[in-house]
Amino acid sequence: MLIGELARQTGCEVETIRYYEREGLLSAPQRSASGYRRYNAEQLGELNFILHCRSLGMSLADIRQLAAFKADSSLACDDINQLIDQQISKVHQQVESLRLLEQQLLALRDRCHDHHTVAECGILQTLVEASEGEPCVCHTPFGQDPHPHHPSVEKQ
Amino acid sequence: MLIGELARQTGCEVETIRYYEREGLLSAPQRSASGYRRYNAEQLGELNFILHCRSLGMSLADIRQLAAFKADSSLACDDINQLIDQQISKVHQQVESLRLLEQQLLALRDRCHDHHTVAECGILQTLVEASEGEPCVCHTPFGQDPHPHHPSVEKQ
DNA sequence: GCAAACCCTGTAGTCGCTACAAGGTCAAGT
DNA sequence: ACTTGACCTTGTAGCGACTACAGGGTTTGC
Repeated sequence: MLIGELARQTGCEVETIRYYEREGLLSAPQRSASGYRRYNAEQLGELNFILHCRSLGMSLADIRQLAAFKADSSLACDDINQLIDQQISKVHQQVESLRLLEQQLLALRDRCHDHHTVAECGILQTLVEASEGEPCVCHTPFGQDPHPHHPSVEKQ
Repeated sequence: MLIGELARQTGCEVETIRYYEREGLLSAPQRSASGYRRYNAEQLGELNFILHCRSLGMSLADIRQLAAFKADSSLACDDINQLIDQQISKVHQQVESLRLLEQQLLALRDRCHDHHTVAECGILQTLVEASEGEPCVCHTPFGQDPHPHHPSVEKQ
């Protein structure tokens, strides 16, 4: 199976597959005489595992860890538990901060009732006033980059 | 006011302030004879506005737009409404997909009840089986990077 | 014999910062 | 006068997880 076929079967882009190989997540496949990558069922499984873990929001570093655990099955599985627990608490925090954010945005939306010009726009006024009132109310918008100018929220 | 003082007053890092200036979000301040940036109250306000919008999860591009609207207050505020609405629906989608994700992770956590070795670990087994079962169940984990190997979720 | 569809490597871009390196400036203390 | 240390400057490279080329080679079918 060539890389394009693997991409089709997994729904993963060709360039992403090569990227995973470069990053050491996907084992290097055999090569044809002309240097084309040739994949087998085992690597299809590997890639699906990676994609599934990604869809659960795990980082590539986490997945690398999990793969190492898979390889040495005599180890204690406490580390796996811990990894999943961390993931859960990370996601939970994200949900909470996003819900708060949603409320604030909805409140903001309420400030504007079909006015005509920006000068009368309640949203913009509210934004400006809020930024004047409090220098910094941080609540980590996306989880993605916890907006590091406030030390109470640390990067994970 | 020098850059360090502005940083202290806003809680924003010095390097981030310079970055905002480079990106054209913050207007270039006056300079002292030796080239030091000198800020006034107006720019303090500008920066607080930016930080407040960032804390609402807006992108720098969005904030640039908002600032342009602020500058020309004769424009219709429909664009501002639209921007906020987009932000709301983005955040809402993120909340939904993260809640789903949280459920899946909690279910996964339940698969492992204090076993001793990785070989018996229900989590790992479940992950492997799930990745074998369905080639791709995508639900855009963080909102952050909607995991582009599935076309049903598009990038905003 | 040629075009289209595939494959290869390598590099640079995305976003919103963060972290240096290598130097200049300034105020206080000795 | 000299030094120390805290500040400031520019410029560049790094993060994570890709994405998007450029510039080439190969394979397949007509």
